[in-house]
Amino acid sequence: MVDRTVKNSYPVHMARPRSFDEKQVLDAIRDQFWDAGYAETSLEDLMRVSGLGKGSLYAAFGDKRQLFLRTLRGYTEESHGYLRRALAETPRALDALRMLIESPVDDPAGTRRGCLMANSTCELGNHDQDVLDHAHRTYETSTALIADCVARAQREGDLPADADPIALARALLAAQQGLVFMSRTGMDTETLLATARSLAAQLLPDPSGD
Amino acid sequence: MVDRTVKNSYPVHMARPRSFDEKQVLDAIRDQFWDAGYAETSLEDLMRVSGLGKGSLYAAFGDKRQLFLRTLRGYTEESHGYLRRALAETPRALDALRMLIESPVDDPAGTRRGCLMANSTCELGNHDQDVLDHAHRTYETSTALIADCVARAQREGDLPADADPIALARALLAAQQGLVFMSRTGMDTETLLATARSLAAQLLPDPSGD
DNA sequence: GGTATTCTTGACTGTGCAGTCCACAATAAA
DNA sequence: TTTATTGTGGACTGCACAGTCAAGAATACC
Repeated sequence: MVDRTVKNSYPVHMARPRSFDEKQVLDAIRDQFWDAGYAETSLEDLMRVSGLGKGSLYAAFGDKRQLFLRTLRGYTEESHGYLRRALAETPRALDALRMLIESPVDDPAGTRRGCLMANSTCELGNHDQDVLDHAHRTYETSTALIADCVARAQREGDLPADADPIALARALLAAQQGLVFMSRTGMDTETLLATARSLAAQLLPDPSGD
Repeated sequence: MVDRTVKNSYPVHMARPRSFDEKQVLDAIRDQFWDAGYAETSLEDLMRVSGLGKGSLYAAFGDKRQLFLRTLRGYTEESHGYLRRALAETPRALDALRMLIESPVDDPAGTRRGCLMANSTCELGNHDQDVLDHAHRTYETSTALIADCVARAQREGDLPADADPIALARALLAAQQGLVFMSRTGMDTETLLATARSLAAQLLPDPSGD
């Protein structure tokens, strides 16, 4: 009997090794789902973008739905990683919050594929409880991360100290998601940026006068 | 030769009349698309909710996509009708704008199917130019309607006169769409309402002190 | 080199689907 | 009553798809 529980340990009789990089494959598949949505992505699409055969995909990741959920989890973890880093590394927390609101504008026209989590919630939320639960947890986590940043901005004197950080975080998140939506409808970049700035100005009042 | 161009005129030899009410059928089909999305709705679903056979559906409305686009157009027209009326009939324009922001809260938990237009944009916007164009036009119209209301609120002294009505309308629309999103993730009603109120308070400053 | 094990490929299967078509039903005019 | 016309329903078709499977390829251990 061999211990296979050690992370990254190979099975005893390691035979033919995988010919693909798991992360590369998952990234390509995530982009495919992101571009086309779940229903509109066929297994043939997944084979094409991953370069793998059906059997390999099934053996490595299970069926289409499992594969989708996996890429979705990977996406939200990665997004929260970015968010965490941006909120933590920006010298002034207020700037991080402004960047958050303006981030939907960066999605260059032509792509405009929005947020994979939001898209998935819209497409599948009504009949897939797993997706819905995941969306709920994701938004809770995002809210908490943003609230921490709001609190820091308050400590730094850039936001009124009497505001409720969590409530403000929810308002900011709603505004950001709304902007992602508008972006998807094909609104031109300038108008989108102006709307983002306008929302930022009203939701992030600057008591010091900058 | 008979003139068939007159609206609602019957052909000369009117034969068997339709056994269904077109509006009822279209409403039922719209609800089906709204509940389940486009891809997740099969022709069998459409037959079930409409009570019609395949042949009848195809003869009356064309294929699935045409039927979908027709219900989508009907939905947006109806929505704009409601919006126009609400914005016009409310004594004080500011109250109408507040109702607009709080409207996502009314969608009772359990339903939470969001906005058909937004859902469709998310599901199909990436690969259906017609849907995308329709979404774009719809948002433009909504923006114009809301901007009119903002201008009225300014004339009534409830909003600062120096704000740009169209810019504020876009911000309000973004906030409203963001709230619809949050509602879809399953956020509880109280939190949702609090977020809506918070957004309304910050986006609709009351110079008079109410 | 032999063997055990895992990975890979693509042909195969069954199913569910959108869309077609035709025989029949129902009605208006003659 | 007959005839022309349109509505209706369901059987039928062809296809695209998700998922299976088995035979062969590639590698680690002996």
